[in-house]
Amino acid sequence: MGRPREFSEEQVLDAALQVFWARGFEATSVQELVDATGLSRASLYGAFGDKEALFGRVLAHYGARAEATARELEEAPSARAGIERFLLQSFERLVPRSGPRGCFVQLSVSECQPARPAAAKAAEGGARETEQGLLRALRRGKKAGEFRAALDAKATARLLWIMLQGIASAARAGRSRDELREVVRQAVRLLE
Amino acid sequence: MGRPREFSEEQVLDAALQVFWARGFEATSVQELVDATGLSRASLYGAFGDKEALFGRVLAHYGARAEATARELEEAPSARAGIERFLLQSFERLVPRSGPRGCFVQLSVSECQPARPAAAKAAEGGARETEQGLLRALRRGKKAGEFRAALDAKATARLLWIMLQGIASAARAGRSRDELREVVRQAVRLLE
DNA sequence: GTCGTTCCGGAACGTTTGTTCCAGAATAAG
DNA sequence: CTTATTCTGGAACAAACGTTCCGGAACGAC
Repeated sequence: MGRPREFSEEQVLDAALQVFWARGFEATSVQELVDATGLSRASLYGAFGDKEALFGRVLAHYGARAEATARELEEAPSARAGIERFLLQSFERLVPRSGPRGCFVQLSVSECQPARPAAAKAAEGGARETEQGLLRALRRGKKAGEFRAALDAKATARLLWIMLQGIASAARAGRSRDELREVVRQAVRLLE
Repeated sequence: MGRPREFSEEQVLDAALQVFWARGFEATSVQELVDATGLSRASLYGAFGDKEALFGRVLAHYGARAEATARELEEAPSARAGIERFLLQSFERLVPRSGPRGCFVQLSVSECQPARPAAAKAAEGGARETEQGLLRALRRGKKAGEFRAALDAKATARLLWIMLQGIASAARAGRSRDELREVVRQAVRLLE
Protein backbone atom coordinates (compact mmCIF):
# COMPACT_ATOMS: atom_id res chain seq x y z
CA MET A 1 0.00 0.00 0.00
CA GLY A 2 1.13 3.56 -0.53
CA ARG A 3 3.17 4.92 -3.39
CA PRO A 4 5.77 2.46 -4.65
CA ARG A 5 9.47 3.27 -4.86
CA GLU A 6 10.86 4.58 -8.11
CA PHE A 7 14.34 3.16 -7.49
CA SER A 8 16.00 -0.20 -6.90
CA GLU A 9 17.89 -0.48 -3.62
CA GLU A 10 20.62 -2.46 -5.31
CA GLN A 11 21.23 0.16 -7.97
CA VAL A 12 21.35 2.88 -5.34
CA LEU A 13 23.86 0.91 -3.28
CA ASP A 14 25.98 0.36 -6.37
CA ALA A 15 25.99 4.05 -7.19
CA ALA A 16 26.78 4.98 -3.61
CA LEU A 17 29.58 2.42 -3.58
CA GLN A 18 31.26 4.12 -6.50
CA VAL A 19 31.28 7.45 -4.70
CA PHE A 20 32.35 6.15 -1.30
CA TRP A 21 35.03 4.04 -2.93
CA ALA A 22 36.45 6.90 -4.91
CA ARG A 23 36.38 9.54 -2.19
CA GLY A 24 36.16 7.77 1.17
CA PHE A 25 33.50 8.15 3.81
CA GLU A 26 34.43 11.51 5.26
CA ALA A 27 35.14 13.26 1.99
CA THR A 28 31.86 12.13 0.44
CA SER A 29 29.09 14.68 0.86
CA VAL A 30 25.44 13.83 0.89
CA GLN A 31 25.04 16.08 -2.12
CA GLU A 32 27.39 13.83 -4.10
CA LEU A 33 25.38 10.81 -3.06
CA VAL A 34 22.21 12.53 -4.20
CA ASP A 35 23.76 13.35 -7.58
CA ALA A 36 25.20 9.87 -8.06
CA THR A 37 22.12 7.94 -7.06
CA GLY A 38 19.58 10.25 -8.66
CA LEU A 39 17.45 10.10 -5.52
CA SER A 40 16.31 13.10 -3.58
CA ARG A 41 17.66 13.78 -0.14
CA ALA A 42 14.37 12.84 1.47
CA SER A 43 14.27 9.51 -0.34
CA LEU A 44 17.82 8.68 0.66
CA TYR A 45 17.19 9.44 4.31
CA GLY A 46 13.84 7.73 4.26
CA ALA A 47 15.17 4.53 2.78
CA PHE A 48 18.57 4.20 4.41
CA GLY A 49 18.72 6.45 7.43
CA ASP A 50 21.65 8.79 7.81
CA LYS A 51 24.96 8.82 5.99
CA GLU A 52 26.69 6.36 8.29
CA ALA A 53 23.87 3.84 8.05
CA LEU A 54 23.96 4.05 4.27
CA PHE A 55 27.68 3.50 4.41
CA GLY A 56 27.11 0.35 6.45
CA ARG A 57 24.65 -0.95 3.87
CA VAL A 58 27.14 -0.24 1.08
CA LEU A 59 29.84 -2.05 3.01
CA ALA A 60 27.63 -5.10 3.39
CA HIS A 61 26.66 -4.93 -0.26
CA TYR A 62 30.31 -4.98 -1.30
CA GLY A 63 31.20 -7.64 1.26
CA ALA A 64 28.62 -9.98 -0.20
CA ARG A 65 30.44 -9.89 -3.52
CA ALA A 66 33.79 -10.57 -1.89
CA GLU A 67 32.33 -13.51 -0.03
CA ALA A 68 31.06 -14.93 -3.29
CA THR A 69 34.64 -14.94 -4.52
CA ALA A 70 35.75 -16.75 -1.40
CA ARG A 71 33.17 -19.43 -1.94
CA GLU A 72 35.03 -20.47 -5.07
CA LEU A 73 37.57 -21.94 -2.69
CA GLU A 74 35.24 -24.69 -1.59
CA GLU A 75 33.70 -25.53 -4.90
CA ALA A 76 36.75 -26.26 -7.01
CA PRO A 77 37.63 -29.88 -7.80
CA SER A 78 41.04 -29.76 -6.13
CA ALA A 79 42.19 -27.55 -3.28
CA ARG A 80 45.11 -26.23 -5.26
CA ALA A 81 42.90 -25.32 -8.18
CA GLY A 82 40.47 -23.63 -5.82
CA ILE A 83 43.17 -21.52 -4.26
CA GLU A 84 44.66 -20.53 -7.59
CA ARG A 85 41.27 -19.64 -8.90
CA PHE A 86 40.52 -17.63 -5.80
CA LEU A 87 43.78 -15.71 -6.04
CA LEU A 88 43.20 -14.92 -9.70
CA GLN A 89 39.65 -13.81 -9.12
CA SER A 90 40.74 -11.70 -6.20
CA PHE A 91 43.34 -10.13 -8.44
CA GLU A 92 40.72 -9.24 -11.00
CA ARG A 93 38.52 -7.82 -8.29
CA LEU A 94 41.32 -5.75 -6.75
CA VAL A 95 42.95 -4.57 -9.98
CA PRO A 96 40.24 -4.38 -12.63
CA ARG A 97 41.04 -3.02 -16.05
CA SER A 98 38.58 -0.25 -15.44
CA GLY A 99 36.81 1.02 -12.37
CA PRO A 100 38.06 1.80 -8.87
CA ARG A 101 41.00 -0.29 -7.68
CA GLY A 102 41.86 -1.75 -4.31
CA CYS A 103 39.61 -3.21 -1.65
CA PHE A 104 36.71 -1.13 -0.43
CA VAL A 105 36.67 -2.88 2.92
CA GLN A 106 40.36 -2.26 3.46
CA LEU A 107 39.87 1.40 2.65
CA SER A 108 36.96 1.72 5.00
CA VAL A 109 38.71 0.02 7.87
CA SER A 110 41.80 2.15 7.41
CA GLU A 111 39.75 5.29 7.46
CA CYS A 112 37.24 4.39 10.15
CA GLN A 113 39.27 2.19 12.46
CA PRO A 114 39.72 4.36 15.51
CA ALA A 115 36.75 6.67 15.11
CA ARG A 116 33.91 4.47 13.93
CA PRO A 117 34.28 0.98 15.37
CA ALA A 118 30.98 -0.22 13.93
CA ALA A 119 32.18 -0.38 10.35
CA ALA A 120 35.55 -1.73 11.37
CA LYS A 121 34.06 -4.66 13.26
CA ALA A 122 31.98 -5.85 10.34
CA ALA A 123 34.96 -5.74 8.04
CA GLU A 124 37.28 -7.61 10.36
CA GLY A 125 34.81 -10.44 10.52
CA GLY A 126 34.81 -10.83 6.75
CA ALA A 127 38.59 -10.84 6.67
CA ARG A 128 38.88 -13.57 9.27
CA GLU A 129 36.39 -15.69 7.41
CA THR A 130 38.23 -15.46 4.13
CA GLU A 131 41.49 -16.39 5.78
CA GLN A 132 39.78 -19.33 7.43
CA GLY A 133 38.55 -20.42 4.01
CA LEU A 134 42.09 -20.37 2.70
CA LEU A 135 43.22 -22.35 5.71
CA ARG A 136 40.56 -25.01 5.19
CA ALA A 137 41.50 -25.35 1.54
CA LEU A 138 45.18 -25.69 2.39
CA ARG A 139 44.50 -28.38 4.97
CA ARG A 140 42.22 -30.20 2.60
CA GLY A 141 44.90 -30.12 -0.09
CA LYS A 142 47.54 -31.26 2.30
CA LYS A 143 45.52 -34.28 3.31
CA ALA A 144 45.01 -35.10 -0.35
CA GLY A 145 48.75 -34.89 -0.94
CA GLU A 146 48.53 -31.88 -3.22
CA PHE A 147 51.11 -29.90 -1.25
CA ARG A 148 54.39 -30.81 0.39
CA ALA A 149 54.03 -32.30 3.84
CA ALA A 150 56.17 -29.62 5.46
CA LEU A 151 53.82 -26.84 4.40
CA ASP A 152 52.56 -24.87 7.37
CA ALA A 153 48.91 -24.39 6.49
CA LYS A 154 48.13 -21.77 9.10
CA ALA A 155 51.13 -19.62 8.35
CA THR A 156 50.64 -19.96 4.60
CA ALA A 157 47.01 -18.93 4.78
CA ARG A 158 47.99 -15.87 6.72
CA LEU A 159 50.77 -15.07 4.31
CA LEU A 160 48.51 -15.32 1.28
CA TRP A 161 45.96 -13.13 2.95
CA ILE A 162 48.54 -10.52 3.85
CA MET A 163 49.78 -10.56 0.28
CA LEU A 164 46.29 -9.88 -1.01
CA GLN A 165 46.07 -6.96 1.39
CA GLY A 166 49.35 -5.67 0.04
CA ILE A 167 48.17 -6.06 -3.53
CA ALA A 168 45.00 -4.19 -2.72
CA SER A 169 46.95 -1.34 -1.20
CA ALA A 170 49.41 -1.16 -4.07
CA ALA A 171 46.57 -1.25 -6.56
CA ARG A 172 44.96 1.72 -4.86
CA ALA A 173 48.29 3.51 -4.93
CA GLY A 174 48.44 3.14 -8.70
CA ARG A 175 50.69 0.14 -9.26
CA SER A 176 50.33 -1.41 -12.69
CA ARG A 177 48.28 -4.49 -13.40
CA ASP A 178 51.26 -6.32 -14.86
CA GLU A 179 53.42 -5.79 -11.80
CA LEU A 180 50.73 -6.99 -9.45
CA ARG A 181 49.88 -9.90 -11.70
CA GLU A 182 53.47 -11.01 -11.23
CA VAL A 183 53.05 -10.92 -7.47
CA VAL A 184 50.07 -13.24 -7.72
CA ARG A 185 52.14 -15.62 -9.82
CA GLN A 186 54.77 -15.66 -7.10
CA ALA A 187 52.14 -16.30 -4.47
CA VAL A 188 50.98 -19.35 -6.37
CA ARG A 189 54.55 -20.55 -6.49
CA LEU A 190 54.76 -20.47 -2.71
CA LEU A 191 52.50 -23.49 -2.68
CA GLU A 192 54.98 -25.67 -4.54
CA MET B 1 64.11 40.82 14.01
CA GLY B 2 60.49 40.52 15.04
CA ARG B 3 59.04 38.45 17.82
CA PRO B 4 60.51 34.97 17.97
CA ARG B 5 58.39 31.82 17.78
CA GLU B 6 57.24 30.18 20.97
CA PHE B 7 57.04 26.71 19.44
CA SER B 8 59.30 24.19 17.73
CA GLU B 9 58.25 23.23 14.22
CA GLU B 10 59.26 19.65 14.81
CA GLN B 11 57.13 19.29 17.92
CA VAL B 12 54.17 20.79 16.12
CA LEU B 13 54.62 18.39 13.20
CA ASP B 14 54.82 15.48 15.62
CA ALA B 15 51.62 16.50 17.34
CA ALA B 16 49.84 17.04 14.04
CA LEU B 17 51.06 13.65 12.85
CA GLN B 18 49.38 11.94 15.77
CA VAL B 19 46.04 13.53 14.92
CA PHE B 20 46.20 13.01 11.17
CA TRP B 21 47.35 9.44 11.68
CA ALA B 22 44.55 8.62 14.06
CA ARG B 23 41.72 10.28 12.16
CA GLY B 24 42.82 10.77 8.56
CA PHE B 25 43.04 14.00 6.62
CA GLU B 26 39.39 14.69 5.96
CA ALA B 27 38.12 13.79 9.40
CA THR B 28 40.67 15.95 11.16
CA SER B 29 39.39 19.43 11.89
CA VAL B 30 41.60 22.45 12.30
CA GLN B 31 40.22 22.80 15.81
CA GLU B 32 41.66 19.39 16.70
CA LEU B 33 45.00 20.44 15.28
CA VAL B 34 44.89 23.59 17.36
CA ASP B 35 44.13 21.59 20.50
CA ALA B 36 46.80 18.97 19.81
CA THR B 37 49.57 21.38 18.92
CA GLY B 38 48.76 24.05 21.46
CA LEU B 39 49.17 26.73 18.82
CA SER B 40 46.55 29.27 17.95
CA ARG B 41 44.82 29.20 14.60
CA ALA B 42 46.68 32.25 13.42
CA SER B 43 50.05 30.77 14.31
CA LEU B 44 49.25 27.53 12.53
CA TYR B 45 48.18 29.30 9.37
CA GLY B 46 51.04 31.73 9.57
CA ALA B 47 53.68 29.05 9.91
CA PHE B 48 52.37 26.27 7.68
CA GLY B 49 49.74 27.71 5.36
CA ASP B 50 46.42 25.94 5.08
CA LYS B 51 45.40 22.49 6.25
CA GLU B 52 46.55 20.70 3.12
CA ALA B 53 49.97 22.34 3.21
CA LEU B 54 50.41 21.35 6.83
CA PHE B 55 49.43 17.83 5.89
CA GLY B 56 52.13 17.83 3.23
CA ARG B 57 54.72 18.93 5.76
CA VAL B 58 53.61 16.19 8.16
CA LEU B 59 53.85 13.64 5.37
CA ALA B 60 57.40 14.71 4.59
CA HIS B 61 58.26 14.68 8.29
CA TYR B 62 57.06 11.08 8.59
CA GLY B 63 58.65 10.07 5.30
CA ALA B 64 62.03 11.21 6.51
CA ARG B 65 61.85 8.70 9.35
CA ALA B 66 60.85 5.90 7.00
CA GLU B 67 63.74 6.73 4.71
CA ALA B 68 66.11 6.51 7.63
CA THR B 69 64.94 2.93 8.13
CA ALA B 70 65.55 2.19 4.48
CA ARG B 71 69.08 3.47 4.73
CA GLU B 72 69.87 0.57 7.04
CA LEU B 73 69.76 -1.54 3.92
CA GLU B 74 72.94 -0.05 2.56
CA GLU B 75 74.92 0.15 5.73
CA ALA B 76 74.79 -3.41 6.96
CA PRO B 77 77.85 -5.65 6.54
CA SER B 78 76.08 -8.23 4.37
CA ALA B 79 73.11 -7.74 2.09
CA ARG B 80 71.15 -10.48 3.79
CA ALA B 81 71.73 -8.98 7.21
CA GLY B 82 70.72 -5.59 5.90
CA ILE B 83 67.47 -6.89 4.50
CA GLU B 84 66.63 -8.81 7.65
CA ARG B 85 67.40 -5.80 9.75
CA PHE B 86 65.30 -3.61 7.51
CA LEU B 87 62.34 -5.97 7.67
CA LEU B 88 62.53 -6.18 11.45
CA GLN B 89 62.80 -2.44 11.86
CA SER B 90 59.94 -1.93 9.48
CA PHE B 91 57.92 -4.35 11.53
CA GLU B 92 58.61 -2.39 14.70
CA ARG B 93 57.69 0.82 12.92
CA LEU B 94 54.45 -0.60 11.51
CA VAL B 95 53.34 -2.55 14.58
CA PRO B 96 54.71 -0.76 17.63
CA ARG B 97 53.80 -1.96 21.10
CA SER B 98 52.15 1.38 21.71
CA GLY B 99 51.12 4.23 19.47
CA PRO B 100 49.30 4.30 16.16
CA ARG B 101 49.83 1.28 13.93
CA GLY B 102 50.18 0.95 10.19
CA CYS B 103 51.89 3.20 7.70
CA PHE B 104 50.94 6.84 7.63
CA VAL B 105 51.93 7.18 3.99
CA GLN B 106 49.83 4.21 2.98
CA LEU B 107 46.86 5.66 4.81
CA SER B 108 47.29 9.03 3.21
CA VAL B 109 47.61 7.65 -0.28
CA SER B 110 44.57 5.45 0.15
CA GLU B 111 42.53 8.36 1.30
CA CYS B 112 43.84 11.04 -1.04
CA GLN B 113 44.62 9.09 -4.17
CA PRO B 114 41.91 10.19 -6.57
CA ALA B 115 41.07 13.57 -5.07
CA ARG B 116 44.38 15.08 -4.03
CA PRO B 117 47.12 13.97 -6.39
CA ALA B 118 49.74 16.18 -4.76
CA ALA B 119 50.07 14.12 -1.60
CA ALA B 120 49.78 10.88 -3.50
CA LYS B 121 52.66 11.73 -5.83
CA ALA B 122 55.07 12.45 -3.00
CA ALA B 123 54.22 9.17 -1.31
CA GLU B 124 54.57 7.07 -4.42
CA GLY B 125 58.06 8.41 -4.90
CA GLY B 126 59.10 7.24 -1.45
CA ALA B 127 57.65 3.81 -2.07
CA ARG B 128 59.51 3.35 -5.32
CA GLU B 129 62.73 4.37 -3.69
CA THR B 130 62.42 1.90 -0.86
CA GLU B 131 61.68 -0.91 -3.27
CA GLN B 132 64.69 0.10 -5.33
CA GLY B 133 66.77 -0.09 -2.17
CA LEU B 134 65.58 -3.62 -1.56
CA LEU B 135 66.38 -4.48 -5.16
CA ARG B 136 69.91 -3.11 -4.91
CA ALA B 137 70.52 -5.07 -1.71
CA LEU B 138 69.23 -8.27 -3.30
CA ARG B 139 71.44 -7.84 -6.35
CA ARG B 140 74.40 -7.07 -4.19
CA GLY B 141 73.80 -10.17 -2.13
CA LYS B 142 73.33 -12.28 -5.19
CA LYS B 143 76.66 -11.20 -6.62
CA ALA B 144 78.29 -12.02 -3.30
CA GLY B 145 76.76 -15.48 -3.38
CA GLU B 146 74.54 -14.90 -0.35
CA PHE B 147 71.39 -16.03 -2.15
CA ARG B 148 70.61 -18.83 -4.55
CA ALA B 149 71.46 -18.06 -8.15
CA ALA B 150 67.90 -18.65 -9.34
CA LEU B 151 66.51 -15.90 -7.12
CA ASP B 152 64.66 -13.29 -9.16
CA ALA B 153 65.84 -10.09 -7.52
CA LYS B 154 63.29 -7.78 -9.12
CA ALA B 155 60.33 -9.99 -8.36
CA THR B 156 61.52 -10.67 -4.82
CA ALA B 157 61.99 -7.00 -4.04
CA ARG B 158 58.48 -6.33 -5.23
CA LEU B 159 57.12 -9.24 -3.23
CA LEU B 160 58.80 -8.11 -0.02
CA TRP B 161 57.52 -4.61 -0.53
CA ILE B 162 53.99 -5.82 -1.13
CA MET B 163 54.19 -7.92 2.01
CA LEU B 164 55.18 -4.90 4.04
CA GLN B 165 52.20 -3.07 2.62
CA GLY B 166 49.99 -5.96 3.64
CA ILE B 167 51.45 -6.00 7.13
CA ALA B 168 50.87 -2.28 7.44
CA SER B 169 47.26 -2.67 6.42
CA ALA B 170 46.65 -5.61 8.74
CA ALA B 171 48.30 -3.74 11.59
CA ARG B 172 45.94 -0.84 11.09
CA ALA B 173 43.03 -3.26 11.02
CA GLY B 174 43.98 -4.56 14.45
CA ARG B 175 45.92 -7.75 13.75
CA SER B 176 48.09 -8.89 16.64
CA ARG B 177 51.81 -8.27 16.84
CA ASP B 178 52.55 -11.97 17.16
CA GLU B 179 50.68 -12.91 14.02
CA LEU B 180 52.38 -10.23 11.99
CA ARG B 181 55.75 -11.07 13.48
CA GLU B 182 55.26 -14.54 12.06
CA VAL B 183 54.65 -13.11 8.61
CA VAL B 184 57.95 -11.27 8.77
CA ARG B 185 59.67 -14.50 9.72
CA GLN B 186 58.18 -16.14 6.66
CA ALA B 187 59.30 -13.26 4.48
CA VAL B 188 62.85 -13.76 5.64
CA ARG B 189 62.56 -17.42 4.77
CA LEU B 190 61.70 -16.54 1.20
CA LEU B 191 65.31 -15.51 0.73
CA GLU B 192 66.65 -19.00 1.43
C1' DG C 1 -14.15 7.86 -6.31
C1' DT C 2 -12.22 8.23 -1.59
C1' DC C 3 -9.11 7.36 1.89
C1' DG C 4 -4.71 6.14 3.85
C1' DT C 5 -0.12 5.62 3.09
C1' DT C 6 4.18 6.17 0.99
C1' DC C 7 7.33 8.65 -1.95
C1' DC C 8 9.21 12.68 -4.28
C1' DG C 9 11.45 17.51 -5.04
C1' DG C 10 13.11 21.39 -2.90
C1' DA C 11 13.46 24.76 0.56
C1' DA C 12 15.06 25.43 5.15
C1' DC C 13 17.34 24.32 9.55
C1' DG C 14 21.25 24.83 12.87
C1' DT C 15 26.09 23.39 13.12
C1' DT C 16 30.56 22.96 11.85
C1' DT C 17 33.95 23.64 8.57
C1' DG C 18 38.40 26.07 6.80
C1' DT C 19 40.10 30.54 6.64
C1' DT C 20 40.93 35.52 7.57
C1' DC C 21 41.14 39.67 10.13
C1' DC C 22 42.33 42.58 13.99
C1' DA C 23 44.34 44.53 18.16
C1' DG C 24 47.84 43.62 21.42
C1' DA C 25 52.31 41.67 22.97
C1' DA C 26 57.12 40.68 22.33
C1' DT C 27 61.58 41.05 20.52
C1' DA C 28 65.82 42.82 17.25
C1' DA C 29 67.82 46.60 15.09
C1' DG C 30 68.98 51.56 14.89
C1' DC D 1 63.79 54.86 23.55
C1' DT D 2 61.86 54.34 19.02
C1' DT D 3 60.66 51.80 15.25
C1' DA D 4 59.90 47.91 12.43
C1' DT D 5 58.71 43.31 12.28
C1' DT D 6 56.81 39.12 13.69
C1' DC D 7 54.09 36.27 16.65
C1' DT D 8 49.77 35.33 19.52
C1' DG D 9 44.87 34.84 21.08
C1' DG D 10 40.24 35.33 19.94
C1' DA D 11 36.55 37.11 17.39
C1' DA D 12 34.45 36.98 12.88
C1' DC D 13 33.62 35.32 8.12
C1' DA D 14 31.27 32.94 4.32
C1' DA D 15 30.59 28.44 2.66
C1' DA D 16 29.44 23.75 3.11
C1' DC D 17 27.98 20.25 5.93
C1' DG D 18 24.34 16.56 7.53
C1' DT D 19 19.70 16.52 8.57
C1' DT D 20 14.72 17.68 8.83
C1' DC D 21 10.44 19.49 7.33
C1' DC D 22 6.67 20.51 4.17
C1' DG D 23 3.34 20.57 0.22
C1' DG D 24 2.19 17.92 -3.60
C1' DA D 25 2.04 13.60 -6.27
C1' DA D 26 1.24 8.63 -6.95
C1' DC D 27 -0.33 4.34 -5.91
C1' DG D 28 -3.16 0.11 -3.18
C1' DA D 29 -7.24 -0.97 -0.60
C1' DC D 30 -12.02 -0.38 -0.09
